[in-house]
This record gives sequence, structure tokens and C-alpha cells, in this order.
Amino acid sequence: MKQKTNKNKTESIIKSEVRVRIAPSPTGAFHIGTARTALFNFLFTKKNKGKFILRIEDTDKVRSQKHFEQDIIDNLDWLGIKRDEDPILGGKYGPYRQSERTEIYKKYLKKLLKEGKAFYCFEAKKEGQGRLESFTEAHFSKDRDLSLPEAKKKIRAGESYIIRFKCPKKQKIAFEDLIRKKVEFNTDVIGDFSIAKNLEEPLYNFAAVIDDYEMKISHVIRGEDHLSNTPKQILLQQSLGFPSPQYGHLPLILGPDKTKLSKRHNTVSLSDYRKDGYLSEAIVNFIALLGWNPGTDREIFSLIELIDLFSLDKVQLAGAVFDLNKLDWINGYYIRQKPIKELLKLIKVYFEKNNTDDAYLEKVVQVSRDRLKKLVNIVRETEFFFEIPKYDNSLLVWKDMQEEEILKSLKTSLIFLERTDDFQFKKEDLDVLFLREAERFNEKDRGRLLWPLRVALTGVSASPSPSEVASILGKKESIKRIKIAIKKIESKN
RNA sequence: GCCCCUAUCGUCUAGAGGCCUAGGACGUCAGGUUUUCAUCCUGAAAACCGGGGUUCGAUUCCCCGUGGGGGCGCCA
Repeated sequence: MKQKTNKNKTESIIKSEVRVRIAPSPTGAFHIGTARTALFNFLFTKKNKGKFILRIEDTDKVRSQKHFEQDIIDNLDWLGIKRDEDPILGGKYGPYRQSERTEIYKKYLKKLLKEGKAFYCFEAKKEGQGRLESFTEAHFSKDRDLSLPEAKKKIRAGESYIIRFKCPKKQKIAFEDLIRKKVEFNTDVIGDFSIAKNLEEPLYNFAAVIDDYEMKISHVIRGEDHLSNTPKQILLQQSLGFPSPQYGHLPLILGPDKTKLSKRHNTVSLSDYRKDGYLSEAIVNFIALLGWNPGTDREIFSLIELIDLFSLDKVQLAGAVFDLNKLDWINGYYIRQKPIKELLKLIKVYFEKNNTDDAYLEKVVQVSRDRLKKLVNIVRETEFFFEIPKYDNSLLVWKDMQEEEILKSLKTSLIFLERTDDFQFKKEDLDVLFLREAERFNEKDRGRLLWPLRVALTGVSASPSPSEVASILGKKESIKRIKIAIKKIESKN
């Protein structure tokens, strides 16, 4: 079994200091997949008492935006993924934004050029280049043996160029992946890949290699979509005389159609989940289980517990479909576990318009918590606590009840509530009193009293119990609503 | 097309050659509790991609198919 070999390997690797990074580019909202990569890196780091580093890969000047960098940091904070070094915190190996490391890249770029390991390429951009380009063989440039003086002459003459790595031919690049064991590529399928637009503008594969080296990164744990970048990076490391970090490639998170999770499937931006009222505990728990499990039947874990349990050899090899159903279940679980006071703080933002007082809202949250899958639903599900409900008379009907009986039921409730003292308007008292009254009304079917009562109070078919609702609404308001219900029926005749 | 990765219920997964009559969770369905909904409890349906090896014995190890995914940018 693959895992078996991996296990021994992973453990023996960890000798020197573990330094691990995530390197997102600030070109879009923080993605749920990035969150999982970050989490796995973080868990691995903490488990091995290493350092967790955030590096911003903003070499693409046109697409990178400052506010996306902030989004990355905010979301990591929210998840509880603390950095040891990042652009804000700083650290020994900074700066942590690639846009601020131009001079470092330049130095190595010159070195590769001088040694003939990289070259200026003057070939024109290919027609229709881009990801829709028709498939081509690996490209070895005709300029790869152009001498540096010749190249410089062309540059002075104003010819446009790009810097490419001179990829050796007929060579095997193999590495031991932390998760998938041995992976092997032939350089013939790689070709002379680009490493910089010019001395000031490095490209991804090159910048990442320099930074991983300069920042003393020991393990690179990233999505499987980077698997084919790894041999390129190893090639670069070899020609620069750098040691290679250990690589581990995580399976991808997939949409329902099994392709890489993207915007056209679900929500992918973490802040959108946050806005909807998914708790960070739930997100952490859920994404941890996407492609990993501890080998037991347990499903619920805190971040701290995950650190303790985590190991790379339990990571799955194949992609995992993102199942919103399961996320909702986990979220509901964490909402139910949350102490009311804390939940109230999180929920208040959804009620900004209503301007209600905390004590009242707290009671509402208390009785509504159990049926919440995400916080944003609280508004829709508790409207009747804030305004007189509108509903169709037919909703008042329980089973085969006729109008006459409904009226009788509501009037019984009305008289009963009017007789009940204010101090008894507590859930516990009302529970007992209502039940007793309901049985008195109909020994076999308490619904004949309680259903019309509950609908009169809430106007919906699914709600907390009448005793809970009445205790929050108070005697006066409850009576008012029953009278309205009675009038609704009587005025129809 | 070429290269790489991958394969257990619908989904996330357990499984380390005999403990497998393949286990758990979400979802689904059926019951119970409850005035309703939710919670909670009980139960059910639901999977080892195919073919060859290896072995006394393969879900498990190997090979070949097939399926799925990813990559093949002057993006990261």
C-alpha cells in the first residue's frame, strides 16, 4: 500500500527546521481551494513545530490588486491560520511580496544568462497563444544557442524578447512526492519554458524557485494542478545549485461535475461563505475532511485537534467533490454547539435594520438556533418575532378541523392566555400550562388547540413551539395576535 | 493530441492479503419522539470500474485496458 511507504518516509524527512509557505496571487477573491491548501500547510507546520509563511505572488502587475491581498490575510485570520512570517508581520527572509524582490530575481537571472543556462528568446508570440491554443509539442527554441553578445545586440536594436530556461533534452526528472510517491517526467515534454519577461519581470516558475530557496522553504505542499510545474522548478534548482524542497501535491477540490471547483459550480470565495453565516469552525472542519481523514469514524474536529491528528500520509490521492449538503450539516452542528451569547454577536449583523434590543434578540436566537443551517437564514426564519404575521386562513386548519372548531380552539386559547399571569409567561411555565390546556381541549389530539394557536402567533407552518413564541412575544402581543386570527375568520363570513 | 496523476455506496471516506456478510458520515427513504419544523433516536436501500496475472486466498500487490482529473501561457 502506498500510504505505508509514505508514512515512514514523511517521518524521516523531518530533520531540519520545517518551513512551509502558501503563495497565493492577489488576483481574485480568496478561494475555498486556497483555504484548504493553507489549512493543510498550516496543520503540517504546527504538527512539526515549524514556521508557516505567507508569500504574496504579485508578479503579474496588471492582475494583482492590493485589496485581494487584504482579503487573503483577513480570511486566514478568520480561519485561525496564523502566520509566522508574512508581508505585514515581516520576518527574517522578507520582503514577502514578490513585487518587492525584483533585485533578488535580477541577480539570479543574470547568473543563469551568463552561464548560458537561460537565454534571450526573440521568437514572436505564437498566434492564438493562451490556454485555448491548439495543442503543440514541447517547444525548444531556435534561439537557445544564441550567444549573449549577439542577443544584446538584438535587444539594442529594439527587438522584443523573453527570457527562457534552456531545458536539457532527453533527461528524466524524478522526485518523491510526499503524497504520491515517485513521480517522473521526461524533459523532452517540457521544453524551453519562460522564466522572465525581462530582468525586472520574473515569471512564476522562476520567482517561486528563488523565493523558496531564499526563504529556506523545506516543504512545498500545493494543489495537484502544480504537479507539472515541479519538474521545471527542480530543473531550475539544479542549474542554480539549490537544494530542492520536498514536494507534496494535494488532490483538487472538485465541483459536482468532477472538474476543478470553480465559480460556475458553487460559491468559491471564502468571504461569501462567511457572509452567509458559515462559521469558521465549520469551514475548517469541512475542508479538512475534503481529501483527508484521520482513519477513524470521527467527523468533528477543532483546529487544535486537527493539528494533533494531521498527517500527510492520510491525504487522499484522488480529487474530492465539494458537497454543500455536508457543509450545511457541519455548520448546523457548530451553530447548535455555539453558546448563545457568542452566537448573538455573530447574528447581530444580520439584523442591523431592525435595531432591536439585545435581550429580545437573544431570546429569539435561543429558540431558533436548532433549525439554522447558516446564520443568514435567521432573518427569514424569525420575521414573525418582529412584525404581525400575514398568512392565509387555511393555514390555521389542523387536520380535518372545520371553521367552527378553529374558532372554538382560538377562543379557548385566548381566554386561557388572558387568565394567565404575566409572571407565568416563561417558556417553562407555558409549556406545562399549554399542554394541560391542550389535553383538556382534546384529550387525544393536542394539535387541535396548539396548531391554530401557533399559526396565529407565527403565521408559518414551521416554527418554534407556541410556548416558546408566546413567552418571547409576551402576554399582550400574543393576545393581540389571537384576536387578529379570530377576526380574520369571522370577517370572512 | 502529448505528458502526468488517479479509481470503494449519489457524495466524503474506513480498509495495510484471510478480521469483509465491505464499516462510518452526509444525503435519501421508512419508523419513533414532538402541535409543526428542526433537533434527537431506531432502521433500510446504496459501492470494491473491467480483464489478466501473483497467491492456498485478492477490495487490498503487479500489468494492461477503460473511466475520471490535471497540465501543456510572455497567468499563478
